[in-house]
Amino acid sequence: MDRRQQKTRTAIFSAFTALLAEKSYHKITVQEIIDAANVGRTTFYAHFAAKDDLLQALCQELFGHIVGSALDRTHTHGLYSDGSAPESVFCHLLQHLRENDNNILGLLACQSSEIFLRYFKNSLNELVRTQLVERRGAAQLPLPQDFLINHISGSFVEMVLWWIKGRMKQTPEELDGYFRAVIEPVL
Amino acid sequence: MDRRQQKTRTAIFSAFTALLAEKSYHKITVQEIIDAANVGRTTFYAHFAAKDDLLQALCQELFGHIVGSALDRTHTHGLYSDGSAPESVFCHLLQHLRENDNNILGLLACQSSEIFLRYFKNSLNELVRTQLVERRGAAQLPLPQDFLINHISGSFVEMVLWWIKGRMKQTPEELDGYFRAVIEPVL
DNA sequence: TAAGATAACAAACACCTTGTTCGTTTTTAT
DNA sequence: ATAAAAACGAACAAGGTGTTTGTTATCTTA
Repeated sequence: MDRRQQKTRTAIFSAFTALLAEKSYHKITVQEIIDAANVGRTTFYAHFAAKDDLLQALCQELFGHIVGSALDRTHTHGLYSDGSAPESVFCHLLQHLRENDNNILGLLACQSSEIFLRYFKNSLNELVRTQLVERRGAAQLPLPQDFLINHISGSFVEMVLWWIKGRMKQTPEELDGYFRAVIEPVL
Repeated sequence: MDRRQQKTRTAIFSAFTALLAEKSYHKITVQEIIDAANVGRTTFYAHFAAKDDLLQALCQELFGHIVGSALDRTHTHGLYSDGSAPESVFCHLLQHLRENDNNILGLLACQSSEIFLRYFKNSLNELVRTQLVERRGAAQLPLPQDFLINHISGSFVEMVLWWIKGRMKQTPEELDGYFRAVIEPVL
């Protein structure tokens, strides 16, 4: 693959994420993005059909990666029920978030966080579903499976949002403790 | 207050909500709104500084009202701990939603639902906070108060979203049962 | 019911954003 | 070294925004 393509692609991505830290997604113009990325107008549209496309691509790259790696982890460690606290997938996810390799936290904390939160939650849904189905037969669950999955990933996402907005005063391990406290009783 | 003002205000509101059922908030233009409302351009801007203003006003009117009435209710019935199932505030809230006086459901189900969900959750936070503080001393809580408040209102909002997306197959009473099942264990 | 105030209106405006086109220049891969 | 691929600047039409201006319709209250 042409180096030039990679270069402009990442230039656009990082200019975009930088802008997202400043202002709402919908107030960001393509003009600002290409100025910040130092990229020609034509070039931008050669890579992305529109601003929405860029957003989509960014989400896919970030969340696809983070949840994908968490999914691998569930195969060895399980969601929760193995009892070994610091190995829980959720704890690992939180640690991964705090390390913040590719600035996911920035996106979840920005003015347009709802957009990324929804994407995050959808990704989590799959993760939780596969895990829940593996662990227990559907018949044993005290509540409808769909409801439970939604409750778990929804609670997690809301917790992360709360964490970030509160300036992340808790460690991932503490937070994982809170989460276990509210989720394990209903499993 | 001048009847003309009320008339155009409600005309704009209902045109706006109708449009929201069709397309995303950000793709709706002021032109479409005033066409649908049959209102002059100048008139629109006399009422609202911009599209965002209209959104804000709509949210305030709808959620302010629904949560306000729920808040009154807590003074007589409490959040949950009185034990009388069908009287819980959350159940009442769900019933109120299903009746759908002013089309709140439409907004929570529309393409731009995230916007309204956030607003809804913020309103709920106050409701839950006042209730939680009244009921129990902060010292008795097993988890940080802020975390709990966020968890409760967050879970509720996510549940409502799940309910709507699943075409509301459950009755408010069923749903309230689910909610109690996942919340009461952690109180 | 008449007078004055208030609100709605249409038309035109300057300005900005979008997405596309075209011809040219730079970079890459072979 | 050359041909393909990518980036570029400039210019474009189309459409949205928010404001201004002067006029008309409607309310309030005296």
